[in-house]
Amino acid sequence: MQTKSVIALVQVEPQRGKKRASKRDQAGAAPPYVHSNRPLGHRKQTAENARVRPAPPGTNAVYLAFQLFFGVEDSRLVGPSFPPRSLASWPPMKTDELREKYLAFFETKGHKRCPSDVLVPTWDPSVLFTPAGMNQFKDHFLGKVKLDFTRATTCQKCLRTGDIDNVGRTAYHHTFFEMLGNFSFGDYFKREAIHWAWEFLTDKKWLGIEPTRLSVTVYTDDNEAADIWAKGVGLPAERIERCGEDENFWPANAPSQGPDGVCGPCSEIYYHPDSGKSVEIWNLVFTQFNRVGDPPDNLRPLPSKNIDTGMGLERTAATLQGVPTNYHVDHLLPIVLAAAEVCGIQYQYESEDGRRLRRITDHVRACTFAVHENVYPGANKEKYIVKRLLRRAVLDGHQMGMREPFLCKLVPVVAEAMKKPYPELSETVKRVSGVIAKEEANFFGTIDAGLNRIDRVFDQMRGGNRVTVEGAVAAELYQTYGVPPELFEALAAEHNLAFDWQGYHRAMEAHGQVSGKVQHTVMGAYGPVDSLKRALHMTEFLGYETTTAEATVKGIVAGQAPHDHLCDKMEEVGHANRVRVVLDRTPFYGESGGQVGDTGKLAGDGFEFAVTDAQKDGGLIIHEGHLVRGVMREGVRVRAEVDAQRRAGIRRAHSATHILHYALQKNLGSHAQQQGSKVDDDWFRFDFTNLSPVSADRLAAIDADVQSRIAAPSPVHWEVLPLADARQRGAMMLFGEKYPDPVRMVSIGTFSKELCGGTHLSNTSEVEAMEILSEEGVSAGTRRLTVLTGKKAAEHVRQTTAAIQEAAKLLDVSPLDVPAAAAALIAHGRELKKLLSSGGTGEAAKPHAPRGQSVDRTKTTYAEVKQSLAETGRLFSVAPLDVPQRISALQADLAAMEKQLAERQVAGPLSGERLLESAEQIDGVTVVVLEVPGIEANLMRQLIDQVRAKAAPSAVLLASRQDADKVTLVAGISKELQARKLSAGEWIRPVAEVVGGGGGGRPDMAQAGGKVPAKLPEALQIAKEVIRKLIAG
RNA sequence: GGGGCCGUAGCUCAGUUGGGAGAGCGCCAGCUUUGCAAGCUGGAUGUCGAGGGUUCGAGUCCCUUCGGCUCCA
Repeated sequence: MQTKSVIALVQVEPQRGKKRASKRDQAGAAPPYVHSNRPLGHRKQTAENARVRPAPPGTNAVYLAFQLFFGVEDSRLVGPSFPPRSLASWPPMKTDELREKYLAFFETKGHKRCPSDVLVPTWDPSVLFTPAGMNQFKDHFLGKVKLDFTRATTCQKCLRTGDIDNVGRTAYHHTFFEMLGNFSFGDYFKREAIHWAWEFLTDKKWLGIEPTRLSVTVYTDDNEAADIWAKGVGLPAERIERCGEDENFWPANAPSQGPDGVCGPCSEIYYHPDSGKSVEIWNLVFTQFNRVGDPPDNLRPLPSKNIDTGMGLERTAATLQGVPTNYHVDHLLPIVLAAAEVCGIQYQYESEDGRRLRRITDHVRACTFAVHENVYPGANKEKYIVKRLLRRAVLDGHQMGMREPFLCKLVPVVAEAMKKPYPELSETVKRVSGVIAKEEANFFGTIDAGLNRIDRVFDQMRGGNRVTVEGAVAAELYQTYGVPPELFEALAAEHNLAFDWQGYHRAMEAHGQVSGKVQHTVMGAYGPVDSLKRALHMTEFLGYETTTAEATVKGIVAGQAPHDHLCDKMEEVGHANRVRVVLDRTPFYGESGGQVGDTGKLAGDGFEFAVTDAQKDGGLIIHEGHLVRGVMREGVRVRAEVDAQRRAGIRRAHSATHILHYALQKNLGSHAQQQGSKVDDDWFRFDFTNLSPVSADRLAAIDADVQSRIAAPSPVHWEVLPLADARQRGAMMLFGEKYPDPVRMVSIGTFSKELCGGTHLSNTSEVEAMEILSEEGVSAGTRRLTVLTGKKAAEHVRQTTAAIQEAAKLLDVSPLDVPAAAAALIAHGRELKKLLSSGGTGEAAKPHAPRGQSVDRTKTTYAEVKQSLAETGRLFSVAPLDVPQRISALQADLAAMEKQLAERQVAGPLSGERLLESAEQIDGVTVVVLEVPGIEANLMRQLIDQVRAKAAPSAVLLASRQDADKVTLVAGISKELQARKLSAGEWIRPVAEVVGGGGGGRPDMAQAGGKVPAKLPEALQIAKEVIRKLIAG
């Protein structure tokens, strides 16, 4: 990376950054952004143990790093302590080298080097992002899966947002970071873990750190670990500290406060630099207990003990490289500097902008990885986290003067910095930066709109003479319009106004409570299904070959979650809760990969169990349902029968998704990747990546492609093969998806190869029919198609055809001319309406509709008919199938309006002069009381205005029968009469009562209505009497 | 998954307890000006997102629905 940025030389002042952070903490600034309710993995990247460490005197660490990695030479800046004395070797180790050494070291100790799990583990519903290195081994630790290896080592990409407010402010906080780790699944324990950690850190062959720079902590009563450190390693007693459960237990405080489940003491290793505070670089967790309930005696030994260690890659690299913050290590500093360049400012370590640039660095790195894995900024869950990270970074940029997208320009820099361990990032730079650019542009829009709203608040405050922006107001603006409070605060400061952060946080907290709270779950919960898992490991799945099979009942689980239990006998027919049954082998497909679970029945000797759903839990397939008759016992033989008809529908739908996926990529481009799907009985929905709506033309082309693939039979077949082979043969791989190895590859003809565990047809022609019902957006950048197959599709075709034929009949045109005719009808309606309200009596033009000349009727295809109906539906804004109904309703309206116009024509043209002809003089006041046929309220008002303009003191009351059961009355009086305290409202009210209604309005003009047109003549008589009295006073 | 907000003229929006659809900008024409910018005068434009309900009467109240924004989990 080339950069011309200049680094300012600023000494580190640890207190400033810290003070600020703690001040915010006191204000309750750290909202519960925890994205998981399970505190997995290594705890504590907290403000407490992550302070800014001052650089050694005379050393400018920023410069050193800069010089080191960018080859800049400037002897003036080489201080007396260069190279740092604290390191045994120089030059310091690069981050890529550290990562590699760690993994290689543990390989020499018999560990399997596993790749980093994906950042967004869709397989694990308990977390949104991978929070720690051990996450991918959760089931290994619990013995729920068959173990192919018992030792593993990884460098895991992780994302946590719990401490998001500290990012940029402290030396060591990240949202995205990498965690090195070594794991033992019931294999080695404390002795090896400790010795190997020590060897890796101190041996010259590996890191070669001076042993005197290291110290450790152990859990208060963990004598075993303390002994190993003291006697085995030979560490002096003063460098072994004992700490309580808040520090050296995982999860923190587990013994006294929970949660229940697996836990254990840990031992931390600290590094002591020349000056400044020591740094925790490695945490060794010894999981050896299962917590059951509250103390005392609540820690039961686990049958197999595990090791789970975590070394923060960035933090350790920073230590080894002697830089004061993780953000100055060799692979992060280039991003920081590129951010500075993009923002057109100088990077200074100790400045607000410096903090902003580091925050941008962190967030853009996190988002690059997340978007790479197809997690786009959106409204919920992990998508929302990405959006929030992006917006925080953009806001930082905004406050440094940026007004248009800039983060997107950093994506290639991130890809470059991370290319050694994650070369795949480079493949998606264009897509990722595009997505980020779009979200940035959106947010700048939000900010602009926010500025207006903020100004309005300031105006109000000026009016009320207030000097503090109320926190509740700011929170309200943030919650409804996304106006960032930081922006609000900054502008308030410019106006010399204070900002109430406390009130803001209070209001946000209240909002959080209204929006719903987190429910806590048990850590590593151990239920009856888990013990089945341990015993069986997996259910043999036979469903690819058959829908019926003989099997043995291996477990029956009854009851609701916390109180569920295994039972050996089930005899209660009509059980309130669903019962779960596990078999040794089954043809039932457990819900996974978007395909719903099978239904059917388990029949045995004298009993029958109805299966209403099948779920997958680890390797097990769980049959959910209820006993219909008889007694079911554990161990008995059953005949498992899947509802074959439903399964056939699911197979049609599933194969159709693959064909559709192919067609989408062909017509929209390779970015149109599957985001998720739900495959049900002859019905499926398919979400995919596409930034804008799919046009009707494109959709038609996609539809045509799928139809032709169904019409021309292609064989569907599947095979199980090594992941690498599947990749080599061009199977579609989704970014960020984690695949087992070997994988199951489903091929259709020669055009589609997908990795998929679902059940499929044997030939595309068996799909029978396919109908796309709708295309819609689910979140920014994601579109959803809802589709029918088989009989359901055929039925929908029939309905669509019937609807367009009916519409065509109503309009008396050919099906393809329906949209044009409908548009003409709507236009005609608008014309009539205008005519009615304008007072015109001219002949309204008849709707002019084409009569079949425009399109050849003999050759209309279904696709054209469907589009015609859809188009008409859009014109009316109704669902396509409701079009005929809407047309007849509109036709009825038009008929009514035409009738009204006809009445008016009979009565002749109306004007103020005409009305005056039938005026009556009462005490010098011109009074007009008249029925005017075919005239609506609006027009009556206009006529009244005309009379008032011509005849000075005047009072006018007009009436019209609207429908068979409706009367409209309007009354108006001129200014002079108003001055005499006469009121149009008072006049019209008693009149309206006569025709069974009421009314009111302003003094000069009032409107009323009634429901008894027959009494109108009588009402008008009353009207004359009332006005006479009113004038008389 | 839950909460909040918004759909009114080409654009940005106002519309007070339900009672004649508005402003600013833009647009068109005329005037002024050598021309432009600007100024003056006049003007056009709205299924008030859609459907239903309450009401004599709904942009306004209620329900449903579509589209957009936003926060929390």
